[in-house]
Amino acid sequence: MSSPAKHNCSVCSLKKICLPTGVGKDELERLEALVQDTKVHHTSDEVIRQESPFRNLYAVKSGMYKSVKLNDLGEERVVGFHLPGDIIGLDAIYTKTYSSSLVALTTSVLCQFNYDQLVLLSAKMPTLQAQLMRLSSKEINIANAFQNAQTAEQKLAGFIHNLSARNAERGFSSTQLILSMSRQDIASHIGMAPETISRILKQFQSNDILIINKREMKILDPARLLISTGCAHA
Amino acid sequence: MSSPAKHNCSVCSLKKICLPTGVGKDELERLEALVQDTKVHHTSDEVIRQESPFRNLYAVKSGMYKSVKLNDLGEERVVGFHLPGDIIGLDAIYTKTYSSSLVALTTSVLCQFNYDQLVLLSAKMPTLQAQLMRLSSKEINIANAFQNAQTAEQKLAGFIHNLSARNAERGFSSTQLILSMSRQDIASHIGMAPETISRILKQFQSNDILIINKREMKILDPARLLISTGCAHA
DNA sequence: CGATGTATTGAGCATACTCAATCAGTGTGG
DNA sequence: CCACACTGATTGAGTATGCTCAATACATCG
Repeated sequence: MSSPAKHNCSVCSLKKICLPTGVGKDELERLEALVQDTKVHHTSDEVIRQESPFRNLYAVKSGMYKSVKLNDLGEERVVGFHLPGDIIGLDAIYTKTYSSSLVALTTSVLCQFNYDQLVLLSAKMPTLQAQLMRLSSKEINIANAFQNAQTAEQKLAGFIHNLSARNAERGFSSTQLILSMSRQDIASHIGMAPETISRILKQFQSNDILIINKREMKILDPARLLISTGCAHA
Repeated sequence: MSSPAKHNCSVCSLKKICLPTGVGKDELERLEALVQDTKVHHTSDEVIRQESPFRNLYAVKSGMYKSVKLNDLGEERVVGFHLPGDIIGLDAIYTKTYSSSLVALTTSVLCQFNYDQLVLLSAKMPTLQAQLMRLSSKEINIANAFQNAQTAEQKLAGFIHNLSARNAERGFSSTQLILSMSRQDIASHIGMAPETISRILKQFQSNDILIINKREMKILDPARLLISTGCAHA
């Protein structure tokens, strides 16, 4: 399921978007010391169990994870996908228990931070405190992002555009995407049937907006993709 | 548009859910001193303009506000409704500009906190820092709340249930609700046509789940309302 | 090579939208 | 004081979008 690994924030390529952002070089060591361990997970590994008590924040070091929420009727819903540099668990600070389970979508690595220790440290490090608030604020924006979409086309275009933008933010390609998640997962996340996902992807392909082969996607026309989201005009 | 008013957190009935939560009595004075002013607004007053630079967080003291987002196509969308004790602007910490406009839905009062000063103060007050993180975390949960709803009935039931729960949290009635917003606003917020709102409210009434007269709603059967949200079973 | 999980395609149908008319409540001016 | 317009809410009829159910294709794996 997982094995320990050595860790060092200062050499991590994600420090520009992760917790260390804005933290001074000397202070970084104190933050590093707080990373209790770094674990490797494999596809379908459950890392966090829904309803378990909140203790740690996690940062994605590599790979991809999904958050899955189960309601009282036993229906599953994918709440979000997590890319390298993403902080997981910020929503549980308020509820004191994790509101969803965390599952690895591919071979992935996670860094673990004890929240109480992080708070103690941030009281002494204004830059860390500021970054914690920024990341929390960012999470609110992410959660609100899908509010705009009305039609299935807009929802799916919005999802792809968003994934592309997050990839770009991390220095990855914004046009060449690997969908580590299944169509089923995408469908669950944006609230539509997997069959509709297929049909609209086909439509995007025949309009030369993108090419998709299994789980590899190439965006040909980012501008028209943006128009399809219903957020911008031609 | 607005007139200054005297302010005092210590005697405010909302301190149990607002910024002062967890802050000691002696420290409260320092937080109070930070409230630059308290303004009275009237129906349709625009308090924050979308895209304007972020400087302040706001707390609702009384009444109700809505956040409205305009996209590049000129389409308006209600992003949220704000009840007394709610903190407004947490999403703008990351973006540095307000992502939506704030409009009063009825005669309402707002407290204003300069964010930079709040951060400086929270560096010296761990309890205030903790509450800022808790409130930010809470906001993530609120933003994720509507993810579950599939059908129009579930969306509307979820909206009413949520409003009822937030009312209860503030010590107001959970069964007697005043809808300060229009049907149009509700429709925009939960993403459906105002006509459908009418029809489903009618359906809830004929099923004796609630009674609605203009903008006054009485919830008769909270249990069946919860079932209608699709989050619980009979 | 069959078996399994994932993705796609097809056909029929239901939900919720659009468009249009009506109704109720509020405010304005003659 | 009442006629008129104006806004918001409701009701009705027709339609389209996206879901459901079912079959098929495709890939991976033991």
